[in-house]
Amino acid sequence: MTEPKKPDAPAATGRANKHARDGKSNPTIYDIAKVAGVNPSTVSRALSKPGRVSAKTQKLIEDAAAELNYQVNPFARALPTGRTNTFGLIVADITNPTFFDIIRGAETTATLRDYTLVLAESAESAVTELTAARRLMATVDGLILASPRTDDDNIRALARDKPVVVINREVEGVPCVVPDVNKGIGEAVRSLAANGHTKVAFVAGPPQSWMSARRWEGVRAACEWSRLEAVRLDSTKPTVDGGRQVARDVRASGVTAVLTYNDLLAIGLMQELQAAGIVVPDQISIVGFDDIFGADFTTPPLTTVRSPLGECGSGAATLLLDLLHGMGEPAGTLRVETELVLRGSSGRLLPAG
Amino acid sequence: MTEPKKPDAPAATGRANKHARDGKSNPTIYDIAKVAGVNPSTVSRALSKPGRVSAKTQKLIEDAAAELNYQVNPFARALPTGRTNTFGLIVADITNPTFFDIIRGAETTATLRDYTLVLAESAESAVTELTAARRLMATVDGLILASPRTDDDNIRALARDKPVVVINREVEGVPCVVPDVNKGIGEAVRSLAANGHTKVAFVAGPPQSWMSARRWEGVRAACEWSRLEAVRLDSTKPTVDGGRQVARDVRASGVTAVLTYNDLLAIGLMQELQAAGIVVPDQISIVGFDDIFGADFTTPPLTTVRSPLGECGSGAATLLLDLLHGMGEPAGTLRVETELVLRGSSGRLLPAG
DNA sequence: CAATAAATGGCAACCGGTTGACAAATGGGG
DNA sequence: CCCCATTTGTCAACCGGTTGCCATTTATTG
Repeated sequence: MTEPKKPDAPAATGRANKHARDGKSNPTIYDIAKVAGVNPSTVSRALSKPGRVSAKTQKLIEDAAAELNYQVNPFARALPTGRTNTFGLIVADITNPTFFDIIRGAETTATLRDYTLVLAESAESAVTELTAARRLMATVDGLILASPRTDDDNIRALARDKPVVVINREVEGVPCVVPDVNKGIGEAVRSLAANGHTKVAFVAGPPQSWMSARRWEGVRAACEWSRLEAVRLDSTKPTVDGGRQVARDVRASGVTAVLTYNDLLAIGLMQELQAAGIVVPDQISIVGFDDIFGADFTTPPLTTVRSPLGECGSGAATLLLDLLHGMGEPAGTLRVETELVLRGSSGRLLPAG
Repeated sequence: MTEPKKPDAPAATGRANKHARDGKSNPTIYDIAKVAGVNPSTVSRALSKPGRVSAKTQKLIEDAAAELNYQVNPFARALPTGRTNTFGLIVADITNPTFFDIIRGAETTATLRDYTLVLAESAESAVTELTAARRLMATVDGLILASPRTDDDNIRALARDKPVVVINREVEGVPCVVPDVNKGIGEAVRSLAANGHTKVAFVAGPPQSWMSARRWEGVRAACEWSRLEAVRLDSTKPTVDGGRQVARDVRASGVTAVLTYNDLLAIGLMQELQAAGIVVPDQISIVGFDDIFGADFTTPPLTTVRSPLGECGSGAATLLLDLLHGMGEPAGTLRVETELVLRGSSGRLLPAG
């Protein structure tokens, strides 16, 4: 006796009332189909597969869609296809201006190519980063990791799942965007040498930072080439505060010029030295890295080795999007140039007054 | 010989092979159901409706889920429910540091409450903003607009669709988070008056900016109260560059103190004045707004009326999330305090040398 | 003009979780 | 021991596009 009640009256509506619009929710392809007098699947094709339907039908459908003010439901699309037109960007610290331009570069490229950017922060922690990455993975088509703290293996594991692009670090087998530090560092060190400096310090960044290691290598090599003595100092954290803290060590080291892992350290260091009555650049030259927002706010404005951060962001996004659109498997490293931005914080050493 | 053709032997599998796992894609509730020996809908209930199933079944299902390393498919969930555990944040300009802290505040709160933040930029354009807002609306549960350029009606229209919270502007009928400028402005103007200034200028921001209008009102009122003369100058854009450009007008106006719509204008203005040989604050005092990152990098460091931007971001997110979780319809305005941060760029006027 | 190839539109089965309606099991009271 | 009120689990119909397959229509060509 299963007689299931017969929910729909047989004669009343030709089509089942399955996709009846009550005027409340958004229009669907079924509504368009009804208006245009075609099958829903034809609507779907017209809207997503250019050239699959005749120009006539196409127009019919587009008009109906425009009339109803139709917008695709991204979830309904994502469910069967897995495509979301979305990608994630994970940065170590949202308030670190280094990432501002990266974010903007990525966002601009995303919007330009009709993608949406999802942003997450790892708070400089490897585990938070991995958690965030895993969480995002479920909802995006691909992922950009900016200065990741996670180890190479985990990054490769993520990359096996969906396309991943890394900024500011090289990971074997994963496409990367990396500023080539050597040119900028070479210019910086030669400039210091030309101004009579003979001993320079490099203030390093976080120990896990791949980029910090590269910069120190670059500085050491360039100094060797220019016959300068180079010493390496450690910082507690790559921030303005960290820069202030390292000032003691800098003074103790007896150098006349300092390169720091990033601009924040340079700014903090300069503030602390000036507070101690040391004149920059007359008594000590300071050179930062990245040319972040605000690097020219200081007095004297900061000399720095510029990384084209916006370019890194948009380059990474482009790489990722190309990857998503089937452009094979480049997996190479995109290298962008660095250059010295000579401002007031570096220069000739004045004879001690 | 296990007969590799015959995809489904009639007797072998009780259920149809509809939700058979091929080991490639992610596990679904159907897999869990099979492992736990219950119906898929029971799994769904166990995982989303606490208390709906018996503790015994609950445990069974949770174990199976853990074993299979199950993660819900957000799209499959979003499709029938409309819930996405995601909200959008639209800012006028990603590289404007004013928004950094707002973004961070919102992001932190989002993550804390298990939401994902989607970021979009309007490039200071009302139409881009509306486009971005409409686009995001489809994929998020709610929206935060930071310093929107769109007009009130459009914002209310958005708010009819899904919960919307506005930062840095008041829109009737829409919940807002607004720094109350009067306290900070009062402190600033009194400080200027106490230092002997008699005529001050306010450099305004974008004409559509609600906040710029409030600040000018506040400045005018405070000046009146302190019996100072106040003049209003216009800027071309609310950036460092805009600040440089307005320097001419500032000098021509004959004031001895300037408040600017934001810190970027103040910084640009100060740079330009200093480049012209004017000493800050001896010859002119400068006061910014917001206390953005880098406001203390300048020499002299910038005096500014601080808005608790991080608090705005997290406050807006909290408001939105509460709204989403059914806490009625507060729709009120959350006011946060501003305060004067006295640094070196303002002070006593020195007699002209 | 018939035969064949290509373009086009329709049908229906998905994607994976949610939820209303209902049946079965469980428990409590008389 | 039976009846009724609750809990717990099951069924099946969604949500809204996508896409393989097939039937038709239209264009091409001998």
